[in-house]
Order: sequence, then C-alpha cells, then structure tokens
Amino acid sequence: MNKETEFITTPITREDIPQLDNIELLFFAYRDFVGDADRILAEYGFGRAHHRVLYFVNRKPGLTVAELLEILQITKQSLARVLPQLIQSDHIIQATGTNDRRKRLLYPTRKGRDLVLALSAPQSRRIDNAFKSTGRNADTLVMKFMKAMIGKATGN
Amino acid sequence: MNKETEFITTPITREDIPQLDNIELLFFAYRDFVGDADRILAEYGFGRAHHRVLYFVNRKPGLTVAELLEILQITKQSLARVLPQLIQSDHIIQATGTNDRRKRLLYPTRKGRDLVLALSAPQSRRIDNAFKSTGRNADTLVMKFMKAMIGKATGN
DNA sequence: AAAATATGTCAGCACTATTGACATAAATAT
DNA sequence: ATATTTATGTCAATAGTGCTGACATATTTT
Repeated sequence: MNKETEFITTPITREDIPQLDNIELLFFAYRDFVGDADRILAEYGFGRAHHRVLYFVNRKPGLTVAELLEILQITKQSLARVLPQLIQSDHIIQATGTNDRRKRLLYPTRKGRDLVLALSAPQSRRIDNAFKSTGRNADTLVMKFMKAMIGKATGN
Repeated sequence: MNKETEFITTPITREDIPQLDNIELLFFAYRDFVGDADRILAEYGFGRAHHRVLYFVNRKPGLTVAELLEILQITKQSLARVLPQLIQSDHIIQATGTNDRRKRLLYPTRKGRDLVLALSAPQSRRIDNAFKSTGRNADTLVMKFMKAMIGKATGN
C-alpha cells in the first residue's frame, strides 16, 4: 500500500493567493507596531487589553461601559479583569451618569492621559517615518485603503 | 483638602498624536483581517498560533523548528503545544534532516496546504477588495508603506 | 408592581505565551 | 576519544486575555 504520506515541497505563491505578499507585510507591520507599546506596557505591568481600554477612554472621555464593550467587542467579564486595575492605578475614573444613574461614565485622569500619550507616541512615530519613505499623498491613499479593509468579510 | 481627583473630559486629538487616525484604522483593519481566518480556524479547533505555524511551513516548506521560532518570535515551549497538534491532525509532517540529522524539517501535507489556502482566501479577498476601492497604483504605495512599517522602533 | 436595562461578580474553562530546568541525540571541537 | 555545542523535546509553573453561564444589585421604564 502506497502510504508514503504525501509531502509538499513547493511554497505557496501569488498563484495560490493573490495578496500573499500583502498578507505577510500586514502581519509583520502589525506585530512591530504593537510591539512599540508592549515594551512600555510591560513597565507598568499592563497588557494590550489595558492599552485598548485606556486608548478608547481617552479617545471618547465619558463613554459608558456598554459603549466600551461594543467598541472592543469583548464581554463584560473580560473587561472586569482589566478595568478595575486601571481604576485602582488611578489611570481611569468612573462617574455615575447624571441622566441615567445606572450608567458608569469612564474618564481618564491626568495620569491616564499621560500614559496613553506615551504609549501612542512611538506608534505615531513609526507611522510618520513610514510615510516619509513613501513620498507625497501616500497618506490619503493608505488611509483610504485601511478604511476599505474594515468591516465584515465579503462573500465574493 | 482639594482632592477632587482631576477628570479629563477632552478627547485626545491629532494635536496630541499626529497619526491618531491611522493608529485606529490599523487597529480595526487588522482586527477584521484576522477575524476572517478566526472563523475558519474555530471549525478545526485551532487558534491563531496554529494558523501562523501552518502559514510559514507552507511558505517555506522544509524549514527547521529553529527557523520557525525565529520567524514567529516565540519560544520553543510555545510551539510545543501547537506543532504536535498540527502533526497529529496530518496538516504538517516532520522529516529528519539529511545533512544534519538533529534537525526536523517541516513540510505541509496536501491537507495542510488545502487548509492554509482556505484560511488565506478570505484575507486575500479582503485586501483585493480594499484595493479596488482605492484606485490605481495604490498597491505599490501601500506595499511600500507596509515595508517601511516593519522593523525596530526608531528613537526619533 | 413588574419588567427591562446597566453594571458587577463568581466560578470555571480555553488558548497563547512566558521562564526555568532538565533530557536526548547528533554534530563539532579539542 | 572525550568534551562541548547545537537542535530539539518535555515537564512544571505562571501570566494575560478571552469565553460561557449564573446570579446579584441598582435604576429606569412600562
């Protein structure tokens, strides 16, 4: 019986996957991009989840817990490990809603603002530097591309 | 004592972080991009780690364990959970090196090749569609940008 | 008064990744 | 020939992030 367990020795190519190169580039670009923040987060004993929460609270101060969950697409239980830590470390403050007192509005403190700026700085720099090497109006085009990348998968 | 615990109510802006919009776009773009594969992986009981291993073994059939660890930037112990599963499920085969018999050369099977193609297809489609909406020569420019995004962080 | 909403919390599980320590086989150096 | 280095594997413990299900509390709406 021919049970030679078929090896494949040829690599996948653009023939197989048209956007092969870009898939790979996106993978490495994102890895190095988040790596910038990871190094700083580690000093605080925080992880990426902390970063994301801190980021969106700074982006939209006063947002509610439900809104945050919606943006991050995580569950309440996941947030429950991370948010209390950010509150206890005085990076985020919770305020009871005035209209609806069930709601918890999330605000950054000065400390929280400072940290998010420190985390974003190297990422912003990396993008800035990348644009410098791509020449004029790359900015507009890349943004257009990125926007088009966002959303549910298409069937075709 | 004025311990009003200073709130910050203003959002961060492009003033604070020049590439704010692109940071966000990259975050959402990547999330949806990997989401394409996540749905398929879940059917096989695999995670992203399996995907990455399978991808690079298909990209460079015959690569060694050490090379794979180098590319993925993970430790041997992390791979030790994932690789045996892919071997047992007949997606990857290990062959002893001929020159150096300490080495384990990793090859995809037919099944492994088929799976990596199935995983990459929706990702490739997403990128393709994104380019359709950005017009001509976006491809070259975006690739140039992505390449420039890769590497160690810069000090400036 | 009853139902719905917003949030919190407890318990348990899964996946990915880490470090440190130790083991084995094979190649290389002395 | 012996010693060391290299490539890989494995065991044990820990951390971070996410999930589901169940239940509790406060507040608002019906």
